Amino acid sequence: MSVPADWPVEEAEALAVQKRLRPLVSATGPAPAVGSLVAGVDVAYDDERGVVAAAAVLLDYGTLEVVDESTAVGPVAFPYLPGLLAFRELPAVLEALAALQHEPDLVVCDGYGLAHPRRLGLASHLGVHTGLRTIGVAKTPFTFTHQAPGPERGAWSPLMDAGEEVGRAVRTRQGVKPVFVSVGHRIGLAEAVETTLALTPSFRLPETTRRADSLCRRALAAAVA
DNA sequence: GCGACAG
DNA sequence: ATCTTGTCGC
Repeated sequence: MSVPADWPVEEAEALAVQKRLRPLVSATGPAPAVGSLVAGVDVAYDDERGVVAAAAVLLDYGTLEVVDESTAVGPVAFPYLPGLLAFRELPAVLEALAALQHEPDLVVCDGYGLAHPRRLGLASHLGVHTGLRTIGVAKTPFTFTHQAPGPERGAWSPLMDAGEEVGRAVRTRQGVKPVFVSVGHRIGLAEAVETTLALTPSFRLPETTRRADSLCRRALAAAVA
């Protein structure tokens, strides 16, 4: 695997790319149809060796059975800088997605979409770059504020940034911390929440994320072995 | 100016 | 992200 030739290598370039892509995000659109294909993507790092491994796992949106999976290993493309996560994760993710045998109807990202300082988080960036429908499901509130959602599964509260609802804190399981859902591309916020709950029958995180997380860790271990 | 900050 | 044992609970 390699990093795209024109990939930003420094912060100012990355900020310029975000500014250019941001107006292209669409925050409306339907949840996937039952029986369509949804993908989960995730990335694991060995920073000491500068190696990154990405995984894409395709599930049936209904049975949640795994239909296909792929991995990609390569050099780390960008340092971790809050607000610029996409530049670190996307090269490997794009390659893993391209290796799937079918194009997903929606991609679930580990992180944020419109909930981002400049409204172009990882999920939105991936969506605009590929044209795919995407959502972001993050595990922590980042810099945003929220009230605790109700205790029952499905309860939610707005995730706020500068007086604007940029996502929702969603309880996917009773007695467990909420996850933070935001629009990536070509989907509405309510539909993104609905999709997240449909992908979360048993655990805190969506099955897509859990499968991709497990697979990219194995791919990394195999790559550095 | 300093700290916090998706993964 | 990653470093990491035992332990509480379904």
